[in-house]
Amino acid sequence: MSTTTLSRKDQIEQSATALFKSRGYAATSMRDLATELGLEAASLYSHIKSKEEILQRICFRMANEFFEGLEQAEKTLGNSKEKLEAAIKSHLTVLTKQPAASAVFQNEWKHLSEPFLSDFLKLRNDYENHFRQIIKAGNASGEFTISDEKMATLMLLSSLNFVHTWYKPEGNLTPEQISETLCNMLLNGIVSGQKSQKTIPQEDLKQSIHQN
Amino acid sequence: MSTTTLSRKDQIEQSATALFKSRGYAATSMRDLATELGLEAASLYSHIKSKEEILQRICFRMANEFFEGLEQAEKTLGNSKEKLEAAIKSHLTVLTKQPAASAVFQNEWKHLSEPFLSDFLKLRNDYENHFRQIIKAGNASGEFTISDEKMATLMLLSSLNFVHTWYKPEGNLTPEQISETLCNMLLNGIVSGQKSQKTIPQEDLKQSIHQN
DNA sequence: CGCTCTTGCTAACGAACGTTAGGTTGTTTA
DNA sequence: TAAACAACCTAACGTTCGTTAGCAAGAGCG
Repeated sequence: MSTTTLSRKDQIEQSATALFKSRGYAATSMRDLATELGLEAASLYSHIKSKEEILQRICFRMANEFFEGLEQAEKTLGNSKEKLEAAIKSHLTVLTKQPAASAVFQNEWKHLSEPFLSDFLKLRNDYENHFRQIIKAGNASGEFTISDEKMATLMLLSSLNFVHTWYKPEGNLTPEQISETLCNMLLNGIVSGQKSQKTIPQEDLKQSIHQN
Repeated sequence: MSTTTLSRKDQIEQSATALFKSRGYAATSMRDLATELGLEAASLYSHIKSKEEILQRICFRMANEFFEGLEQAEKTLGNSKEKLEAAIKSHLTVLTKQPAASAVFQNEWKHLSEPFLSDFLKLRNDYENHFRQIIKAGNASGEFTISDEKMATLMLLSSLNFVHTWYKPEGNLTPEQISETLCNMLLNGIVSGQKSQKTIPQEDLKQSIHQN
């Protein structure tokens, strides 16, 4: 249903997202994209202004989605740990709902031209700072004992952002299970982490982390 | 010293590594690379066979370095936790000693052509499996209580592999401090992690995780 | 001295790139 | 029914791409 009601422009964006993820922005030609959609390269320009416009739409749309989720999570009542958990889960929700677009968001933003590049980096930096503030607050209240707030933030986001390299929507692991397990590992550690309540079947993940 | 004794081919590889990291392989032209070295694009072909040969050399050299480090780490005497720690530290040593080449290794391998691509993926998969085996052994001996070995492995490597996005050799954080802190966070968790012995100054990391 | 090797040059190749111009078709709207 | 629009086409543009051919200057060595 959602597929049929998609405007041509959105269809282009969708195909482009898949191609940009698997081949990279620079290595994807407009002719590649056109072929994927069953038309000629020149025809794309009835719907879009330029190749980069597609990338801009993907990057800034995802930036907005991540941000909106985070703002919701920050409204969570409770202590810092619960806020951090909510933020992590929100991030993973966006990421698992749109894994391809997330991958493009993560890996291809560097091909944005100015002033879009600067705008994008500002957004990303803001997002990171929001996470850091949560950690900082938890440290201040004595809830956390994190020796290096900045590194903790970076490690946290790194772990989350790599999920798109191995997450497969058709796999057996639900986004909720991933959230649960990952959240537990990150907060409590791999080694000393408590077992999660639900038992998660072991054969859910593909053997490889490779991005194909 | 090491710069002056570098063969022309190695100089090309070095410049290419920096360019591939910052712009990506596909978006880096041979003319870009030549300009960086102060010569004409055609002149590069006195030293290399093709653009891809450079990428191959970077990717497989790094694969070897990661593997050699891991094999050393696996010889570590002691329990699984100590072995895992040694493996993590070895990985971070390679990564911090050659951050640019590591970034290329992580992000640009997809532009390898067959049969190099398959060879490369096999190596990466093997590497990942070695990590998983360590975790598995720790679980079996009762040392770890990791509910999802595969996800733990992926999360572990993801955290490590993203270090190149924020590590700056000229920063105040030494590779050893990074190893120490990261190892502690990963194994014991961000929240409940013990403070590391050494106090680490807070202003060492740049504000941003962006890859410039 | 003469030979070879290294290192670089200029010129140019065919292919692929993003994009534009201008035209055709079929559908919707006044 | 006529006008307007959406969607797509062919043809082609100027540019850049990776790469090759052929040549020249200098260094090291017999």
